[in-house]
Amino acid sequence: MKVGREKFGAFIRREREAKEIGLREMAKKIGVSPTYLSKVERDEFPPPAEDKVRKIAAIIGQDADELLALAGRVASELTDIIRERPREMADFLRAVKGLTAEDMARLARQAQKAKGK
Amino acid sequence: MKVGREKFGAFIRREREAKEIGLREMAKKIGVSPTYLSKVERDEFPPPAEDKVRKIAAIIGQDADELLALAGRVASELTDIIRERPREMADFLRAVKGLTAEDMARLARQAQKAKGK
DNA sequence: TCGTCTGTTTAGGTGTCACTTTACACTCGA
DNA sequence: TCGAGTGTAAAGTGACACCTAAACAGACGA
Repeated sequence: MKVGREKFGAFIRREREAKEIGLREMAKKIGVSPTYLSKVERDEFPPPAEDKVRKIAAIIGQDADELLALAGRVASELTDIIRERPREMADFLRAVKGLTAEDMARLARQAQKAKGK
Repeated sequence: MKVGREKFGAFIRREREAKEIGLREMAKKIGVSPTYLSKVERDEFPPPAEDKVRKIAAIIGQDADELLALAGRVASELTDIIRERPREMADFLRAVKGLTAEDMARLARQAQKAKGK
């Protein structure tokens, strides 16, 4: 079940075309071959590695974390954070799982505050 | 730089021996060959796949998230949670990064409370 | 000294990921 | 009609994840 995955390619193709960037040009900026990008955009190949996804995000003006999620990945920076304190972070994420966006934003603000002092 | 990794094998060997479980017995319970487990325990092979790590954790009585971290991994369940709301979760984790254990515990409690209502 | 434990060495093996190269087919303006 | 641009098809590659089977060496009790 890779529903999220299936749409990554279609999404970036749409955004690329909206920005009127050629496939070869985009491929060059990302640092991959045009052939490969073509397959990725038609979801024949899975999304590329994290660094490539980040470059794509920058080019099409999307949030990197969001695009990584669409690619079925999580920023390695975030998994690093979790690995530093696995138990607390795991508890936390499970607790947070069902919350609304507002509740989460509130918690993030509290975290910022706790940090600031 | 796989410092965390290097110690996974040594750690589970120590715990296994403390519990007086033979290598072959352990291997059987986990569902791998004794050969493989031997190499893993001497850190000649990287830690096994997530499900195997979980079984090891259960056998030696360790927290699965902690052992997964030692194995250089994060529970796929947790990355799933992040992928559902990447922006909020990313903001949050970055905000939480520098906090003390107490601050984090406090936030987790608040999350629980927000959820409960 | 034989059988049976223990862990270890050697020597693979398969599958997946993340790509590349080469060659091709189409369209369109000059 | 040509050449310069678009995207695409087919095949292959190198590295790594994740493991296995067969054989062996040493200790230990009967």
